Amino acid sequence: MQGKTIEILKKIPGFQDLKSDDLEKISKISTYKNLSKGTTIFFEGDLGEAVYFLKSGKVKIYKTTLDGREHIFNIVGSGDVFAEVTLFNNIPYPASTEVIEDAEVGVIKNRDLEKLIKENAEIALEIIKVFSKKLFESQQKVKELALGDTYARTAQTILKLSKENGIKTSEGIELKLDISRQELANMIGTARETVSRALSQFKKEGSIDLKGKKMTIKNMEKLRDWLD
Amino acid sequence: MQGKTIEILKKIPGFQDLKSDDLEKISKISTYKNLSKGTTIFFEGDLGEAVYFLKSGKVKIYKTTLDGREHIFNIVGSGDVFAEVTLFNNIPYPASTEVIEDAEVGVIKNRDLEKLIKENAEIALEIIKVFSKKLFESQQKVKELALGDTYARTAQTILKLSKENGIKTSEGIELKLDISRQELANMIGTARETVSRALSQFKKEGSIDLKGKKMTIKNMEKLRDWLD
DNA sequence: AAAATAAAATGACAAAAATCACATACCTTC
DNA sequence: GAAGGTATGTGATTTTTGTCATTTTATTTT
Repeated sequence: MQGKTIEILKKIPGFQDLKSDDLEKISKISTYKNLSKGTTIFFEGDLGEAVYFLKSGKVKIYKTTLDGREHIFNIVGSGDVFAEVTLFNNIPYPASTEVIEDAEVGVIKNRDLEKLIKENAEIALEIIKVFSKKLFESQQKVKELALGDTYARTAQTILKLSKENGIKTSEGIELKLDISRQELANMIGTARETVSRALSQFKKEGSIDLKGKKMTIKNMEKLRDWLD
Repeated sequence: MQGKTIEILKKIPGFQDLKSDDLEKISKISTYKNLSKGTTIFFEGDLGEAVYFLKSGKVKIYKTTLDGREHIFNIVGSGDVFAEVTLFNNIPYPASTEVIEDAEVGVIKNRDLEKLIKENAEIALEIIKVFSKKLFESQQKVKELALGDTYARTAQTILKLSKENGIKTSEGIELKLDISRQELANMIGTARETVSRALSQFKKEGSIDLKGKKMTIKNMEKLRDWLD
């Protein structure tokens, strides 16, 4: 198991640069869980006790309002780290997480990782990189939400998803949307109907092809024209 | 100068916990600049070479679109760190910065700080805390933008500003807005007129008092009712 | 302090997006 | 593969927000 763990850790952007013995140290404090679709890993408000990383599968990170509306921050996939904001903070998880595709997750108790970081500047440095990347992405999203209209944000979101999960084919970039239109809308911060209309438009103009949950980006340039 | 520097560093949330000799190390690689209102410290796209912290004054962090619209991420004040995303990243600054109130800024070259972090897990840890806080705040903002309407976001923003800069008086919390309505709108992600209308509404209902740039929050609870 | 200038508030209207209503497509599961 | 249920697409309508025009209020200059 240990050796395998290291292989997983190596796939995590930001951990790639660590030396083998550092990876070894991390793997020693990690435990693993196989979680099936529909499982909630933690709810917003639960006390934040661990940091997670995904070996396989997909997990949605979201927040809900009192009146039941949902915002999906991100759909994380293989190699991604999440719940990192609770490190050194002793705060409740600021968002909830649900497995949307059977997943193997690594779990590291905050206490253990904090101890490791305190003793090991190399590891601390890689954690900083993880944070830095996340912060950059989050600020990017703030800007998009503040300045872009719904079509721009829809285009932006499917471009992002295609970058993360898309497969290059002769037709273009093929993307299996493993979320509903409603959930896609909840990622974009708009209404389900608005996403439908945007996607119809993109299809009509030939930017994408769409068959249920299978999307193909046929003309990326045309899609990019929608961005601000 | 050195002793004084340490006093400044101690005011930075996240650096407070550092030992004196760690602060000493940071102060040794810091330089200082007095910048007057209107000065641009760096533009979005410039190569990111340094991290900054504010001893005094105010700096606005913003992005602009090709068609000239602006989004203000934050107005940072005394004790705040900014441009931290460029650490270990060798990326251009993702936003521009302009001094909006005469400021004394500390500058640490990325190379120097990176070296220090690599050798010193304690300092790395404090940097992680800075990132963690920023990430949390950024994600909070994403949620507000995605789920809140313009009035909710306006209330949220003035509550945030009052928390950072407000002074408690017998009348309520007094806040000197050192930005224009347009800039306030650019922070909220809406139009200048919409902010005017929201503030008028808040005034009419007795939540706030407003005389030019001087605002007093008279009824915080009532204002909070606008949040989601 | 008055005049000139700039910023902000307000009303009227236009545009964008949300909501509602319903038709259509698509999964299940029997 | 038919029946039922759920998800999606689309038109009509309402609501929200943005834009433009104008008045009012601040701020600066003289």
